[in-house]
Formats: sequence, C-alpha cells, structure tokens
Amino acid sequence: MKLKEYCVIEENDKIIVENVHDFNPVHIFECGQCFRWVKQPDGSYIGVVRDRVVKVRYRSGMLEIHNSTSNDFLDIWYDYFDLGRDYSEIKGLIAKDEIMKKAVEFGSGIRLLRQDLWEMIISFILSSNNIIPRIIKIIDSISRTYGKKIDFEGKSYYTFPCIDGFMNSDLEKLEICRAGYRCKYIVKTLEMMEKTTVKISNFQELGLEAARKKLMEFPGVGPKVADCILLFSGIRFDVFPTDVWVKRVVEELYFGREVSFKEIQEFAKSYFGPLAGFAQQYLFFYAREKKIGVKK
DNA sequence: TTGCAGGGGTCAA
DNA sequence: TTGACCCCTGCA
Repeated sequence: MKLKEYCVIEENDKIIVENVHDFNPVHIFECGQCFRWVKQPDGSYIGVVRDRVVKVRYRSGMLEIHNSTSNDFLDIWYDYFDLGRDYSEIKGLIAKDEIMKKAVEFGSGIRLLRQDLWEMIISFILSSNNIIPRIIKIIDSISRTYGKKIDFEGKSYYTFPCIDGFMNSDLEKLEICRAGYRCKYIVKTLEMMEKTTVKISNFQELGLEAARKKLMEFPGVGPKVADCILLFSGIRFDVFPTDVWVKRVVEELYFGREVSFKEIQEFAKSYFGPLAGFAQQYLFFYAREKKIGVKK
C-alpha cells in the first residue's frame, strides 16, 4: 500500500513505514507536547493513543508501529504523526538566524502531533503551574481511575477517559490524582463540555482570537494553555505558547533583556508568522534541554 | 529526620 | 499588578 511517498508493509502484529524522515522519537515524545509516551529500555516508546496501545521504534527512515495495521496507518497514524507535512521545508524556512539554526539542528526530529482535543484541554489545564514529570503522573492516575484498561505485552495500560468516562464515574475520585486546586477546574470544565458540542471543526472555522477566547471560557485555561491546546491538537500552527522556558530563551537570545508576554507574542508573529508554532517547539526543546536562561 | 525554598500559569482581589 | 493556589523535588 502506498500513501503519498510512504510505503507501508504489514508484518505480523506491526507495520513498517518506509521513507519517513525528520522523525526522532526522543525529540517528538520529549519536547513537551505529549504526556502519554514512555521510553522503554530498548529505546522504543510505548504510548496510549485513543483506544489503543502501540510501540514505536524508528531507525534510518523506517518507522515501526507495533500492535497496528495498515488500516490504522490511514485512519490514525498518518495524521497523528503529521506525516503529510514536509518538516525539512519548515526547518529551512524558520532556521533564518544562528539561534534558530542551532535550535532546529538540536531538535531536528521534532514533529507536531495532532492529538485529541478533549485530551489536550484536560492535559494542559493540568499543566499550568506544574512540571512535566508531575503532569505525566497526574494524567496516568486519571487514566487509571476513569479510563479503560488495555493489556499489551504483559502490562496494563489505560486509555485517556472520554467525557462519558468521567461523567459516569465519581468525580470526587479526582482528588486521588493529586492535581490539587486544578481538580475543581477539571470538574467545572467537564460540566461545561457536557453541555456544548465543541469540535475541532468548530475551532478551524473560527479566527485565532475567537478560538482562543472560546477556550479561555474553560476555567484554568489562560493564554498559554489555550495556545498549547490549539497547537497540539493540530488546530492552529500560528500560535506561540509562551511559558517560562520560551520567555527565557527569547529574552536571552533575541532581546538580551526582560520583555513582556505581549512583546514576545508580537515578535513571534512578525518573525515567524504562520510557522510560529513550529518555531516555538524547536525553541522550547532547545531551551529546556540546554537549560537556557536558568539562574545558577 | 525535618523543614524550607523553588518551580510553574491562572484567577481574583 | 500581585499574591494565593498545590504538590513534588532537592538540598541544607
């Protein structure tokens, strides 16, 4: 089977996708955009996406997805891994100064995942005023409490719960997930979600400001969280989520002084334009791994 | 062993 | 604009 430039071979329980470039699992799964992929001792990653568990391995142009079929490739993985996009071209366009050249080279295998909108709303509400290892723990705990169990390679995994999964269960149990004051944001958000029909298509029809405004109606969603939701569910790529790491790296490498959130947003818009979201990911990964701007 | 500082966006005063 | 919110980690 062929889809665009890819050749997909089905073999036992796995598929092998040939001719995949600009793909590095470490960069993709550890650049802060997702919380449900776990590195295995052999270097592969196991992740829960929608209602399935898969294992992903990549070497020299070959992407292996275990526990999957070629139909899944068409239905899920092609979009999820954003395989229709030429990241070499994007990298060429945004690596227009020495800083971006370094950041792009450092995270050369980053791809933006197109993740589930509901999952992103809840996940990024949990991300505010929080650190990545803890966010991962909380989401894992929520999935164990409210999701469905799936066994894979002798271990149990849990899907991220759908709205019904939450609402049909006891929301008081959220407290055991150690999310602190964010629990009440989640409960309120779920109640609001139940009453509305918010879909990705709704957001794609809206302009950027209207989409942001709509997301910020949910409690716990401010400007940064709203931009993360839009970017990581593949709705908008012209946003520049500005957290402490991005602020630090832009201040240190571009301005050489302290700047406001608004100044950074204006800079990103004029400098990176429609590719701001990609630039943000390379910069974030670079800043965090290299600890740029951290006071010693 | 204990206790305190630090990290991290949003909300409400 | 500023302090409070919550939990975990690291380090005296």
